[in-house]
Amino acid sequence: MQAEERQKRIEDYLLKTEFASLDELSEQLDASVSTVRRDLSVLEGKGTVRRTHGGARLVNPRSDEFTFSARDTHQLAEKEAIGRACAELILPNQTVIVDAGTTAYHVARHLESKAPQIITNSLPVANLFSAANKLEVVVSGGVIYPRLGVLVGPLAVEAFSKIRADVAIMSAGGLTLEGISNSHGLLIEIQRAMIHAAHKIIFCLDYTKCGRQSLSRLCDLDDVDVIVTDKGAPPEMVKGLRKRGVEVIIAS
Amino acid sequence: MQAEERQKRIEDYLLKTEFASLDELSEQLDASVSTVRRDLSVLEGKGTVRRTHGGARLVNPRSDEFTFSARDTHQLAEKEAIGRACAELILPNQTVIVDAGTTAYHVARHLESKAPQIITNSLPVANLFSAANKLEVVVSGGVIYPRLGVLVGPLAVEAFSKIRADVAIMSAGGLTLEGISNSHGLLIEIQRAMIHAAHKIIFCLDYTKCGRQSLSRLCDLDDVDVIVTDKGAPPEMVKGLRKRGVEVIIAS
DNA sequence: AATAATCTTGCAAACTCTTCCAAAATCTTT
DNA sequence: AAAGATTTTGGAAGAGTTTGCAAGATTATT
Repeated sequence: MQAEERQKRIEDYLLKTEFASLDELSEQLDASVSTVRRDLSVLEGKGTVRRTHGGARLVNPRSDEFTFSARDTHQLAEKEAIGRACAELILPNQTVIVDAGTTAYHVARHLESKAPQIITNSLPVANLFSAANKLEVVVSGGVIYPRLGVLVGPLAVEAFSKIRADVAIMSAGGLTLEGISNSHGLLIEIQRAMIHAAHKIIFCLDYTKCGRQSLSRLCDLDDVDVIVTDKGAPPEMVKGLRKRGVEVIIAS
Repeated sequence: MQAEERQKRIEDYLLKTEFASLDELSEQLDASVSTVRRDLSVLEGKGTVRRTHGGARLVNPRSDEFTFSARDTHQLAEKEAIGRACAELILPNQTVIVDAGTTAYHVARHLESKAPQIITNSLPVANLFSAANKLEVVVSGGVIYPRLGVLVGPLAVEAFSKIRADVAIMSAGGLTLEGISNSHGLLIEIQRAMIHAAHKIIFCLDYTKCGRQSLSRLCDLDDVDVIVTDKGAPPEMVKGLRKRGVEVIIAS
């Protein structure tokens, strides 16, 4: 990649995250840390970016735009770990459905390098890739559900019932040995369509979801292929899930 | 292949990708790297393209009506004025289609207080309302067109051909007395569906669009009900438009 | 104050650019 | 239609940039 393109991508990336470490940028751009340093110096000269120890920040961050990560500081480290672990399960050129929800969002952040085709009903996920043109992103139609930035309603259900995908990366509100549940009734129908459309079903659930039960029942454990969770998940729950034939991955 | 054809294809390719390496272009055009270098020098002389180390990039991708950027400051005052004036044409509880494109985006910014129902294929517009829950926003499905943040493809066309709306707020790349044109072929089909779906068609075009003609023809002046523009529009153009039965509003 | 992480600087390797030249293609003239 | 003139093309040699690495200086952290 050329210098200018790299620098523009640094700016784009910072527009989303505001802060970025050198390692983070280095990995994002597939360039060495030295090169990123030099690029940041150039951008600092331009005045768009300010270097800090260990990384860089945007000079005048936009505040008005929809940033999902801002409101999502809950169990951030766990969700990042889950995101990384789950992304490793995806093979290049696979078609991946990405559910709405913060945990699935963190998985999406790690999908760019895998270059799959992505289908989602989440505006935050769509925004992640609106600038980059490395992978194809299909957005389902639908009505914006306030606060969450999720597309819901018949258009969304219809979009997912018309397609087929290799993998679905799902979020949910609660996980017990009886099954998986979610709090938003409107989402249930869409999630069912997603599960129906995909061959392999992966649920990403941090430890706070374990043992909890939300309002509406979403699906059986039989419908689930893999559950990715973190070290906080109670061992007896993990054992129980594996006994039921679900592959459980503990991210660290 | 002829030199001119090659050069046009370089421009087309860059319109999509913004950046390109020499090897990339060489392969795309089936010409040697030397030839591509020479072509790029010619294009640089023309001013459309700028050479960089290892490749080339588009000189001014942001000037395009549909290249959306959070930092777009091109004709900002004019677009804001147009946005305000156009929003005043919308009555409460009307159903409004909002096109992609920077000018239409500025209209959307003023729509919140009107509390209509909005239908759009623009991610930036969708993001405007994803947090607020004052009005209902329907997003068409589709594939994200790189860089523009617009949803394109059959899903988008289908979404608009299934609905009916009171008003369509449209953007375009060029306006002459012969009709309205646009630069991105992929968008044309969707815009036609929008025009077909809405009862009243409003085009928002700042003065830089007047007298310009883009690649693809979008529609006749007969299809247009209102054109909202700014004080920079040439008076003879305004007169010509009114003579053709189009209501012209000059925002200030 | 000690330790770990990050930054700067200098350097060699890899890559890209310019310039030039011969071969190929195109145009002109007869 | 053929021969010569002109333009265009692809490649090679040397000059110039950029890249990634490593050693020493500098800054955070405990």
